[in-house]
Amino acid sequence: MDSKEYILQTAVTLFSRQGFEGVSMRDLAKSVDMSTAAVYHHFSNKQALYLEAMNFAFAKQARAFDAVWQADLSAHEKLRRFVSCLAQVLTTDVDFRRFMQRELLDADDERMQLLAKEVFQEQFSHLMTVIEQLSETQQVHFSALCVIALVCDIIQMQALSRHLPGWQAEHEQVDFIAEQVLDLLMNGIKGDGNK
Amino acid sequence: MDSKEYILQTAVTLFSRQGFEGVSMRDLAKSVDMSTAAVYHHFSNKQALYLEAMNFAFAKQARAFDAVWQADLSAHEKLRRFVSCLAQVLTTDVDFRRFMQRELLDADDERMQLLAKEVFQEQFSHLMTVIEQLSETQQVHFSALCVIALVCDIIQMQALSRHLPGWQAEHEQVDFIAEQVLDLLMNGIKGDGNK
DNA sequence: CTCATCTTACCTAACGTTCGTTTGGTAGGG
DNA sequence: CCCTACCAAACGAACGTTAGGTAAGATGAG
Repeated sequence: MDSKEYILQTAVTLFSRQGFEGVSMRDLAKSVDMSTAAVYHHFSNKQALYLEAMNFAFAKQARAFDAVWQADLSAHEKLRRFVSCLAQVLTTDVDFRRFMQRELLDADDERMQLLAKEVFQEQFSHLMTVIEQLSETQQVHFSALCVIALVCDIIQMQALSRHLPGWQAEHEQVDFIAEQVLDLLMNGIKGDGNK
Repeated sequence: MDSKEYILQTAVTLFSRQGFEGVSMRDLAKSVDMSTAAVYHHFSNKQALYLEAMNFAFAKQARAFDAVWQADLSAHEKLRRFVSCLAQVLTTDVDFRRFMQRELLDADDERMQLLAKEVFQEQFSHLMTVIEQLSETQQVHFSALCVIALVCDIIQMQALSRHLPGWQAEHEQVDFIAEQVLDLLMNGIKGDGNK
């Protein structure tokens, strides 16, 4: 049963880099050093393989956030940890991030619902609770969305940001991103959290 | 010479929805009601067509920001207009947004450089100037990136946000997004700009 | 003005390749 | 003896691309 997991692992990498249409079953078979028929022995077709690969990629990250929402922490500290953890995950596991962003582009409503339930919902609910404690805004859902959007897109745009004026190498370090995002969230653009 | 533009227009729509590999030359030819050979009469190959379509999609948006950076406006008002304009463009021209986000995933370094120069650089420089006036932060580049990232990803995540707790229909209205984002940028998450 | 020529914008039909998938098999451990 | 895990070879369909042709308009010489 090792082969199946190995195929899934490899499929995650390939799909996240080249997308569903960009990866052929022959490509994948060659990558895992098997025949295409062997791949079909484990998965009924390409679509099913893709969905399993997606679940596989997402399941790995489910417990990354366990240390974030501990009850004895202040709301501010929880938020800090969440931002930091999210930045860490998205930077470290490039395949996960790309897979997710590809799904945001390609998924139909059914798959989007799956993505919401399996990947986001739990963390999102926690995040909303924390924001409720920190802020008097009525737009808790929207604010939580902003937190996630900010971290995700800053990391996605890194490859672009390199070619824009004023770029510095430190902008790509996880800790720097987490710190700056938290500062923005707490103080707005004025940013008085700097040394 | 009308046909060529019609093909490009159609290609933008198809590529932005299905990606490079997801659109065949036969699909495209059928969409514009021509033979595939006719498409090859106007474009030397699929790659060239894709690049031209990309430029076509991006060129359309170049002058959307003209009214934003007028010299007699306050820095705050410029920022407000920029956020509003960006939200407007990304919401209205779905093809443009999807094309851009697909490029962020798929482009190599050369195409990324093109994207930076052709689409972002001018607005980004203006935005950095405005942020310099509004804030004492040393991280002007990073703050500018945050502004863009925030707007882009909130709009991208709308399809997902619909399936997360606390969602309301008004969260998808352009004016609401622009207003909330600006409030977050000015005041942080606490958000005292609400009625 | 006319006729031949050239150019543009398209067509049908096919090329070789690659695609997702299936068939029919083998080798080995329980 | 059967079940699991694989294989080589092939299926038809779809792919990017090209060859070779047509019909209509522009051009230019007589």
